[in-house]
Amino acid sequence: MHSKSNMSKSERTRQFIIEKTAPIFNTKGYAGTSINDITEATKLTKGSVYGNFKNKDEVAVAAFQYNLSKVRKLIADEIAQKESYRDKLKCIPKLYLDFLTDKFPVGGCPIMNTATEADDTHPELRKHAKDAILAWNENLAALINKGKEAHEFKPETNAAEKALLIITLIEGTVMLVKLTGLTSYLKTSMNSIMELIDDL
Amino acid sequence: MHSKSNMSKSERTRQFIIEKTAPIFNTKGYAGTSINDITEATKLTKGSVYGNFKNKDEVAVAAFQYNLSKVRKLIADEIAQKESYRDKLKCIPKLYLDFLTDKFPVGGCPIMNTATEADDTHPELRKHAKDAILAWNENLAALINKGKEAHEFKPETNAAEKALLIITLIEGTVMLVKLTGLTSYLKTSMNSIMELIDDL
DNA sequence: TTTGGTTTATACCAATCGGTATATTATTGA
DNA sequence: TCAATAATATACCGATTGGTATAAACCAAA
Repeated sequence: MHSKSNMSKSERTRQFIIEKTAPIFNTKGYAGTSINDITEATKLTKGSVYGNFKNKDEVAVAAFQYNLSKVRKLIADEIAQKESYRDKLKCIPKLYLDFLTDKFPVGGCPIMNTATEADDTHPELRKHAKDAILAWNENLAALINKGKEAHEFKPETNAAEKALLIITLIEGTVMLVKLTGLTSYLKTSMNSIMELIDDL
Repeated sequence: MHSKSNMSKSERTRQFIIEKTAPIFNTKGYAGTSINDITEATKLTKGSVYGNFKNKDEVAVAAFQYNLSKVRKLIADEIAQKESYRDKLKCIPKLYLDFLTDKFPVGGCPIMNTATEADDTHPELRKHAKDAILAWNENLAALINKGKEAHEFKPETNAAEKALLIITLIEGTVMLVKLTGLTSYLKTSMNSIMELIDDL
């Protein structure tokens, strides 16, 4: 029941290809990842890849969604364990302290990677990245609004604005720390996000 | 004196190639830009390109530095016109309100674009992006420190930390706004940076 | 166990990749 | 003006690109 699963053969290899290529697309990018990279990572052949995916685009989109869902699940699981809305929100900066570990997708934030490469070149990927950001923003804003309704946060707090600020700080910090290796700044920055949440 | 300049022929075509390809590298990335893109944009031939550059890497690095210097000059010119350190710092968020116009390099922030693509794939470009961020940080921190010495800013202000915060907010906002098109948030975010500077 | 459809491997395709050798053309200093 | 040199164009290289046609292998239901 567990090992073989109830997926069809093609569904299983499709999933297998996605899992193996997701880290590659997230590090080398869409243009930088070749079909050969895919066959090498999976030890499969072109026939197998193209039998399960229409083209490279479809693999790339699936890989992006896989990477994205990994981050989303990570955050959602942590949030579910907290009771207060303040603690739920604080999960995010706390989690991102570990964003360089393999808890997170290899290659960094899939949204930022996809956004910077695709925003002028690949409309489909760009749309997926944009939707991901907007959904994250709505998700955060909803949390803040619920916290306001529960009288945890100040009534004058602008939920949408604060949600965007948190995302901005996370993404900016991830880029900066990944590039420079300034892990001390990672702590400082996540701490200031925690304080920001304390202040809501 | 003006039209022909005192540069050698090769220096002029080299510069010409850089200017024409800089926007391409900044939008399509290193892997996404081909030699053919370069010859097309310049209407020159491979021989001409490879007569002035060792390889594609050298063009990419030169293009990055060109894009970077464009941003630096933009900021430096504005800062030079202000007297107080607070006003000097405020130039930055004020300028970035226009970052979607052609005052800035086509394709967005060259540091972020290069950072996200190259940080796992292209050590040389990565180093250039890293150096650029660190130099920007030192530059901002120096400004804040001078403001402290001039008793414009509070003595307890942590210059290095605030400098990194400003960069984080700028880069995060640029990514977010470029992807989503939320120009209203651009104003909000730059305003909050101004307030942050008011608070130094 | 046979059959029919699904899945995968092999071989191939034209196009493009980055790069080079060489011939030709421009430029420059004497 | 002329010769030396620098710069550019052309033609080519092997390797790799994304993608396809087809045949072999596999698997599940009858």
